Amino acid sequence: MDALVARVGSIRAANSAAGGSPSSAHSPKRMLFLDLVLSVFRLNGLLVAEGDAMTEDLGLTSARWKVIGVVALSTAGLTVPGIARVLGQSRQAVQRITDVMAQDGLITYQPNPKHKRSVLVLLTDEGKSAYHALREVQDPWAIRNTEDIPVEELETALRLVRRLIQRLDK
Amino acid sequence: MDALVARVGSIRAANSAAGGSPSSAHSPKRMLFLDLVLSVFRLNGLLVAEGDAMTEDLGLTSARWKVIGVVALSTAGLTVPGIARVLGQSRQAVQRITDVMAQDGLITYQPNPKHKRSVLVLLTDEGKSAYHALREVQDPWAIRNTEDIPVEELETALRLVRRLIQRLDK
DNA sequence: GAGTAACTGACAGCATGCTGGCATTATAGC
DNA sequence: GCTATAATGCCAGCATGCTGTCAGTTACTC
Repeated sequence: MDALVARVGSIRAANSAAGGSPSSAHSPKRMLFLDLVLSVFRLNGLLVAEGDAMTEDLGLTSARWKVIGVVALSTAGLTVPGIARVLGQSRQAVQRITDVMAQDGLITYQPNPKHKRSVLVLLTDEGKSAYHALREVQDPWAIRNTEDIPVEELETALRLVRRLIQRLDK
Repeated sequence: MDALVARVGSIRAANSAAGGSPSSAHSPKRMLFLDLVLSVFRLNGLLVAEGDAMTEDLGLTSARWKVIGVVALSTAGLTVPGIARVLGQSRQAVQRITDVMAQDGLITYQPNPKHKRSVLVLLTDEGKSAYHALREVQDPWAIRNTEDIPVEELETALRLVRRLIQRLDK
């Protein structure tokens, strides 16, 4: 059964073989959910690794294309704490990334008419071309990974993930 | 529309409002997938934070209860690289966690009959009670978060996540 | 049995994320 | 307008993850 754990990471398979805890008879729903949580951990790691590998030639990293993606979708620029809120990260973490990206010429800081100290982050021309290059590798990748998956399944999964996010994010 | 990005992080909503890239008409499927990817990033962060907060009183962290969970499900013990393979992490990262956990008395290293240098990781009594305490907060949490979600949706989402994992993990 | 490949331990360096603390600026309530 | 609260910039420290490297061990192939 250890082989099963190693291969799939399935709680259900592993736990039933090991006997589990006798005090708690896990309902299928609970096990499904915990399995889903562990799978999300795993998928997250794989997606970051995949994204890093995919954008390596562009000189980007996962932390960077997340920022670029957010800023590119913004019309009037975003503040650093604003980016952090979108990404669900601390403003300090984002600040460090943006500082390096500014040094590298991917983004610039612009005065914020709404706030004296909190500047706006905008893409430079180099940043924009990086974003377009990002899209050019990202789009085929998205196509590859969904060609044999029904739209309905994607919608169901996304809806569920969104629901969990909303529940946890307060 | 920036508000929308901040609130939901939806590519579709943000991109349609911003005009997006005129060169690529994103199919709904692609956008669904990219949305799902970003949502997985977000959910992952929230789950780790939630897990950390949930197990704070137990003296655990996300890195630790991941290891405890894996070891607890193993019958004969696992090697450090074995744990790493289950979790999809580097053996070095796991090694560092297990070393500290061993110092803290949660796990012990035992000689491995199959390998002269690669020892087996086992839970101490303290580690086992930590695992049971973990289960006692984890189970109600799992129940809370699934009570109004149909089993079918969980199954669909899990199946999809698993499929993506399999595809990316090679 | 010998040689090669894969696995493992150990160390170093680095990237990314978090929290805490403190000063400054905006915002909201009175 | 004044004050309390929230938001922000900045710094430090720390946790967790990764890669690279090298040597020792195991497993596989012939």
